[in-house]
Parts: sequence; structure tokens; C-alpha cells
Amino acid sequence: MVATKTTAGKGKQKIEIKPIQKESSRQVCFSKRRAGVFKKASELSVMCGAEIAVLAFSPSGKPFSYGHPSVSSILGRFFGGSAGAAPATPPRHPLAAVLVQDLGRQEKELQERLEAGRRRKAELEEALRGPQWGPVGELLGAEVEELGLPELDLLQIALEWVRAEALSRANQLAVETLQAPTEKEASGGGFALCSAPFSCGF
Amino acid sequence: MVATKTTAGKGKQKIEIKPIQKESSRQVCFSKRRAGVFKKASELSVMCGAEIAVLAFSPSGKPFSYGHPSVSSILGRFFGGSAGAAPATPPRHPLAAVLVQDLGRQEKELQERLEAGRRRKAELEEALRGPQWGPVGELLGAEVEELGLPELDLLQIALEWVRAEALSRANQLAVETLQAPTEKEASGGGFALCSAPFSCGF
DNA sequence: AATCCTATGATTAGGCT
DNA sequence: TAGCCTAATCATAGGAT
Repeated sequence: MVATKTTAGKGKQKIEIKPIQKESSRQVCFSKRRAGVFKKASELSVMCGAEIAVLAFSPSGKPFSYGHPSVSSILGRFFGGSAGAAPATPPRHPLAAVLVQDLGRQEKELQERLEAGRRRKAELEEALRGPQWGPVGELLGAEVEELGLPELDLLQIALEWVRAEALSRANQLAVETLQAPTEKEASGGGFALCSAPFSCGF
Repeated sequence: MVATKTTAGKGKQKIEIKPIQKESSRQVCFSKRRAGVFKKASELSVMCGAEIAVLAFSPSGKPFSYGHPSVSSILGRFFGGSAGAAPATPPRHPLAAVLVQDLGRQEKELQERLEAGRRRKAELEEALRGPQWGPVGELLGAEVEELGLPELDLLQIALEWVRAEALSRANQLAVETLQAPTEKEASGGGFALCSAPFSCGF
């Protein structure tokens, strides 16, 4: 540096959390803050022994992710495995976890909820059979049936459809995951996985 | 407080990022830092218009999550396809909302995701048909099929079961809703979803 | 376990390379 | 796009409620 002009930055300025208009600034902000979020996530996992995954899309649509121990393991645990910390978790390969998340999540939530309410079912069924139903229906009128059932109908259709899609879905995921290619031209629909914040450099 | 001893904290001490031994401290640290990570994620999404999801398991195994616009939409986009927005939500009555919450929620998520991925399907199907699949299969070996399919199989069974339960569920829900069920016991294997860091309080 | 509090270490906005 | 740099905002450890 010839010029004695040492860079005298203005330091951090107070800002408000609102959408950044300038395209370039937004992109820069994303890069910096993404790193920050990943770091925080990393620290959290190390210090607390917690498992955490972060998935993000940059403003330009590029996908980024961080996960400890790995993104797929988190997803697997979240949507596929038992929440009760079952030590005997069926061995899942990374890819399997991905598949599970994509479809298994639904299954998990449904199962969880259904299982939770199943006990009450018998009890409730009796109530439904009895004359008790009169008063109940009276309170809500036909709304329950008119609105509740259609929703259920949709649900069933959706589930059936999901089921039908399951197989083709498997292949779909496999391909996408693999094509995950060089995290360079991921703008289209590529993949940019980063499972370690600093050890693998992002 | 009798003692005039006004809390004179020592301020933030420098710490190193390493596993916290003390159980309680670890738990506290997790709570605080989880909030921090969620906040950072939130800011990132707002400022940069980015989509981001964070999934985490506390040291005690409790699941937490944050997502903008939603966890499922991020996952859908990450693994399924482009997430579209269904602006035309069918008008819901108050009661319907409750029912919807319990069953329709699943339906909505499913539909959302499926709808989002459907477009890509054709595109992907072609890819699968083509000779492109050779290289892909080569990279992962038989793992995809050997592990992915079993998972899917389980999934399908589960879904079918769910479907069978759907009808009885309708009645169940109607009754439960009316009996004004105070939902409080979600501690056991419950789920702690947080889709908005500060607006919905976590 | 959630919150408040304070002092301070950590993060990062803005500018430049 | 990624790094460097500086200074000031922000996050948070530790402690108490």
C-alpha cells in the first residue's frame, strides 16, 4: 500500500430486518449470514450434543445445507425414525433417509396422531352409537358433516394418490440426489450439500 | 428482595465450543441458542428473500423446527420439486377449521407437496427411461433399490392403514372436538413445531 | 424451562481488494 | 464470489427469578 490511506471502515451499522432491494447486496448478505447460521448450528450441535439440519435456498434459488451428524440422518430421525430415541433404529443409508423424509414424514405424523387417538376410539364409538349423538349434532348442526367429511374425502384421495406415486418417487429422488452434482451450476435444480461447516469448507 | 444486591452479572464470558458436560447447563444452552439460530434463520429469509428450514433435536431428544415459508415447503422444494402456492383456499367455517387442523392438515401438506412435485414427474420419468440411469445406478450401486424400496414398502403399508382408519376417524374427531379436549399432554413423544420464531412465540 | 439482566465476546454492515 | 478490515450492533454466558 503506497497510499497511507489505511482502510477506515465505518464499522457495523444498525440495520432493520427487511427485504434488501439491491440484488447484489442481497446476495452478499445471504452468503455471509448463511455462513453465520451454519456456524451457529454447528456450535449448537457441538456444545449441546444436539442434532441439527439446516436447508436453505439462496435468493437465486441455489440450495445449501448443513447437518450434524448429517442432513439425511436428521431428516430420517425427524420423519422416519421413532422419536423415542430408539437405539435400535433400522440402519438407514443416507439415501434411504432421503426417501423416508419425502414420503415417510406424512406417514409418521399420521401414525403418530392416529395412534394417539386410537385408544379413545372405542370409548368414542360407544358414544356415537348411543343416543348421545343427538345433542352433539345439535350443537354443531350439519357443519361437522358437511365440512368435515369433504376434507376427509380429500385426504383419502390424497393418500391414495401418494401411494401410487411412491414407486416412481423413489426413482425420482435417487436421480436427483445423485445428479446433485458439482455444487457449481446448482442454479437450475442442483444440489449443494455441505455436511460440515468448516472442515469441508463452504 | 431484601438484599440490595442488584444483579451484577459478569457479562458474557469467553467460552470455547466444546461439549457441555453439565446436563442442566447443556439444556439451557440449547434453548437459548436454538432461539438464536431460529432468529438468524428468520432474518436471513426476510432480508434475502430466501427460503430456509431448520430441524433440530434437543439433547433430550425433543424435536424442534423452523421454516419459512414452512418446513414442508422447503423439504418439498429440496427433494421434491418446485413448491407452488395454492392461493385459493376453500372457505372454512370455524368448526371446519378444527377438523381441518386435525385431519385436513395432513391432507393439505400432502396435496401441497404432491402438487408441487407432479410437474417434475414427467420430466423425471423421461430421465429414468433414458440411458442416463446407467451412470446413476453405478454411482450408488444397489443401495438405492435395496434400501430405498423397503422403506417405501413400509410406508405404503402405513398409508393404507391410515386410509382404513380415515372413516372411523371422522366420527372420532367430531366427538373429540365437541368434548372440548384440552390438549395439554403433548410432552411424552410430542412434537414441538415452530413455524414462526417470534410471531407465534416459541 | 422460560425470562430478565448486565457486561462482553462474537457477528457482521459497509467499503475495498 | 470470496476475503480483509474496522467498529458498532447484537447475541449470549452466567446468575437470579
